Amino acid sequence: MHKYTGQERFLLAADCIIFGFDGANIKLLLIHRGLEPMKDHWSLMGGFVQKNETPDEAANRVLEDLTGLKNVYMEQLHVFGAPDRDPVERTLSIAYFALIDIHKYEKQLTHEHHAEWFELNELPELIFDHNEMVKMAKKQLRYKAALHPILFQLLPEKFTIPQLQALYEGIYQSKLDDRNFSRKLLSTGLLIKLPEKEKLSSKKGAFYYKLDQSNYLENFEAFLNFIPNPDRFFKD
Amino acid sequence: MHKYTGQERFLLAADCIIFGFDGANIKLLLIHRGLEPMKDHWSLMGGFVQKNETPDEAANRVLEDLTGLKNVYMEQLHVFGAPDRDPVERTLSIAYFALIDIHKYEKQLTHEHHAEWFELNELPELIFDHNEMVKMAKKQLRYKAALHPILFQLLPEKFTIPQLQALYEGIYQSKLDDRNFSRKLLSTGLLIKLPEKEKLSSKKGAFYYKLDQSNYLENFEAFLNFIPNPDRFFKD
DNA sequence: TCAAAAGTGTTACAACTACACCCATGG
DNA sequence: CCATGGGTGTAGTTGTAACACTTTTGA
Repeated sequence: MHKYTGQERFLLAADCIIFGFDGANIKLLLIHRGLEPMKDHWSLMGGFVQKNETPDEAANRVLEDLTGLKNVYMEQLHVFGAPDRDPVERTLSIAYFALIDIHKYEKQLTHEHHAEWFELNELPELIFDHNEMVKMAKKQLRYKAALHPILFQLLPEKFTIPQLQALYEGIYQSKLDDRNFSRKLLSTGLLIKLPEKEKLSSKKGAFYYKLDQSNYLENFEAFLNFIPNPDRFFKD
Repeated sequence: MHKYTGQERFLLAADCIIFGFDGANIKLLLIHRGLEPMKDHWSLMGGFVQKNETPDEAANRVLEDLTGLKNVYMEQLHVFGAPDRDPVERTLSIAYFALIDIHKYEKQLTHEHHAEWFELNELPELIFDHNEMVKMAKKQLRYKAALHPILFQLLPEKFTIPQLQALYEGIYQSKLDDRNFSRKLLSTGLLIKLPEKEKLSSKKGAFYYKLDQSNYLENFEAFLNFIPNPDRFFKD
């Protein structure tokens, strides 16, 4: 059965750091633990990797269980493997971060799991090393978003430029110049202007845009450089 | 004993993608397998994660076993976890990539392990999914080196600017303008000029420089932007 | 008619690229 | 004394940041 004899075998978990954007703030989806250990504490959603499952599949399964969403933007972040990170039994965790359109998730599922959205700067204490995971995910999100057009993943199909700008401003906690922002954005050729306007948040109304899917993949690696001096944001 | 009952447990390996630079070419350190399966094939150096060891410790142990080197620049790359990636038994591998000064490793150790340095574009076929790991590591090296001053790790304490330029040119497989290169480099404030010259590779001799260690850590996150249009290198 | 947000244009400055010449020295 | 690689200076271009005004329309 075990062909590599004499070697230790480990439990493997996939934990998901799930970001969402409600139009004003970036949020994180956390679950309230119903059982011991650490009952009544907040935690990331996670699950064990199964026998014939890749870690990516495990992470996608966990995410779907919680939100009902498939085909979500998700990337492997880091393996957390301190021997004592889980007090019950040694478990290594592969952390993933996911970006979802907050309006698409299925509320009844998050309810079943006692999940709640938290603002990034109002996070509760989390179990185990989940605080550290979130910290790394926030850093990685800022890093990646400064270089690649991933933040679209947090918005609905149709979105306006002011919405997108609010998202960037939220993530970098700083005000951006609207004139320069829209110029840079449109110059990427990633957006297609739609004939409709969004009229809820202003009287004049802002045109909707959608992603140009073909250009998106091609230009994914291209640097956007929306954020002046991006390095100042990567400190921690 | 097992407190999370009914869950599968997995073998975990740490595999190291070890880059070195000999002054002219970037190379990869590979070992020649002495045992089945895949006897006589080439592979990355790896080892199983042990009972009370973090993955990072395992990777450092593996690296030290092969090269005799400690405190080497190393970062976690990615977990490879396809169920059938190891034909013997399911094993997940955490891939690490390391940058070492090729002149510092201990030759007798690499000899014991039947290790050899290969040029990046003359790599043999590797076992399992190691080809894929190397491909990802190469991409990550280009990515990271375009943004952060990590390539110094491949050079000795003292190095000249032409040496460093040869390294960048090797990694990006393209000629860089020497005037612009040295200007950008010196403008980072990361280098300290030494009074000595290296006289082997030219008649005039090139001044040695060393890293300013204090500035190095502070400026690590700063973008260097040595490579014009870095995105063209990240395609694969 | 006015408040509030959307959208566009211009100018000054900084960064980058491209390019040509001088320097030092071993053979 | 000349071939070889090291080192520096400059001008033209491009990209970015800073800034002010007009447009639209619901209340």
